[in-house]
Amino acid sequence: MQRTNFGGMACSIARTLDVVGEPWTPLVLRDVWAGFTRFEQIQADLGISRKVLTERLNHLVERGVLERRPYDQRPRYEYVLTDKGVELLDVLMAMATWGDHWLAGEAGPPVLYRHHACGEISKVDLRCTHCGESMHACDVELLQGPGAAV
Amino acid sequence: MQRTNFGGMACSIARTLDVVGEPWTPLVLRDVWAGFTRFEQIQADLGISRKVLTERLNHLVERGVLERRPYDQRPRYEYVLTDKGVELLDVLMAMATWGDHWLAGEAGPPVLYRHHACGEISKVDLRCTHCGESMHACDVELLQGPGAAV
DNA sequence: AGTGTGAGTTCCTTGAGGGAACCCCGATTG
DNA sequence: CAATCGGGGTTCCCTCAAGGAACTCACACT
Repeated sequence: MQRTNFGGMACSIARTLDVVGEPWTPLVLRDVWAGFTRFEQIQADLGISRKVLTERLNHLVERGVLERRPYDQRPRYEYVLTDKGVELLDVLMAMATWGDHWLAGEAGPPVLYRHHACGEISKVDLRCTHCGESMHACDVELLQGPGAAV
Repeated sequence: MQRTNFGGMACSIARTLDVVGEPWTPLVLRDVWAGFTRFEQIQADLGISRKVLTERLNHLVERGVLERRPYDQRPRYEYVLTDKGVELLDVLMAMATWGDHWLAGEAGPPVLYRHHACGEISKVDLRCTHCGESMHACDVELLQGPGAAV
């Protein structure tokens, strides 16, 4: 086995990596999010090898993150996010937030996010679904869950 | 060039991938978070090749995500998260949340998170730092930022 | 018939990941 | 003092995935 398969680990992070952990995959999702939904658009935008792009798109469709949908009489397709895929964008937003904070440098962030609800240019923060307070890695204790390996 | 370098793209997601996008890297961070801070511990826990683990740890130290710190008179070291590294865990928490939701199956999530502030087993949600309302990918509009490429 | 375009396939080369063996250094043991 | 041990890596070889360019196919338009 060349690349280790993470899907079998009893760890939701490893399993998520099994779906979106390969090189390029998060950027493909970003492109779909940003409106580049067709093969040629994504390939041109990213400069990714066509072979690899084919593999990544197929993998994401198989895993239910994207849906391949015809948009013409001719054999033309576009890729759209499923509900599962839309939720994955939370991960991308967290990545973008971290990159904006630590890697943007002098120039500032390349992309801004306007929140529809309040209309402001804003950022995301992680909060507890229970009490609504800030909830980051230092604010939690890790416990064995029901799906833990013995 | 074998693996395309994402660091030069005007995209915070791509830049973040340049730091933690290589295979195994998120799992290494997860291990450090979970208390596996030494080379042998991480290697045994993940089953990662020693060569690759060396490369990943060095890369994370170079990028300021981890700090290599001696813990003995003998040449023994442990890896600890910097502030920059701790903030990266937000991304892992988002990944874990998604994996718990979509990939855990019958068995349920392998790990539970107890929030110190409220004491409850909980999950994270993304919220707007401005107005505090829910803020996911569908709730935002993407705009060019100051660091956007022309 | 000839051209164009989107969406892939095919083929070759290179280099990264896997795996196992090996090495170095300081501490402990006989 | 020599031998052993254990943490923390290096070195080496092999395989397979990423890069890149060329090629294919199906349909529409001229």
